Amino acid sequence: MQRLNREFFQLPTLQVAKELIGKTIIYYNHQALITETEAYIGQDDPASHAARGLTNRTKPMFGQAGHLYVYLIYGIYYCLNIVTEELNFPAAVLIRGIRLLNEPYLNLNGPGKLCRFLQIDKRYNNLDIVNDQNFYLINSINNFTIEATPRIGIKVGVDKLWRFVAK
DNA sequence: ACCCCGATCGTA
DNA sequence: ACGATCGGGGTT
Repeated sequence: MQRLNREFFQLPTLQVAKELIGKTIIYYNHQALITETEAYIGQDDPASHAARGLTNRTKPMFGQAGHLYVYLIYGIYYCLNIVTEELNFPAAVLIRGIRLLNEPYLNLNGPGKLCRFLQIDKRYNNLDIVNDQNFYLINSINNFTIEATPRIGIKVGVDKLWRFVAK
């Protein structure tokens, strides 16, 4: 098994978002296949939190690739992102769906649902998954067909096909 | 100090 | 298709 390194996450966000489909998350005793992602790219992406510039919340998006960006949404749910690209360029990949590879073999479709199940919250914001022992990604063999669609739940930037789903 | 709204979810 | 939900981000 080969752990995904800094260089992988520094690649262009669309490439990372696509290549993350079928990769495996190792999270404590969980193993999970990534089945759905979305890309948020730069300050010119109107759907990105970074569109309004560098703030306390969006700071991780401007930081080093391979760190997590975890934020609270709708007052209830958390969303898990992995920061991409070079330092000071705000971009990240939202993890929208995973399939658990060990019991209870759940299909967790939805960014809020998967964070709720894995108990991922603000404590994980800014975690460096290139070096962490309990949270990292590994290469896994897969031959998914990847479908590209508009992103979910946004009102702007709907013209971009920046959501990727394993068929 | 406060207003406002959202990268959602579950039910209809 | 739609409404519940409410913490906290951004601005005063």
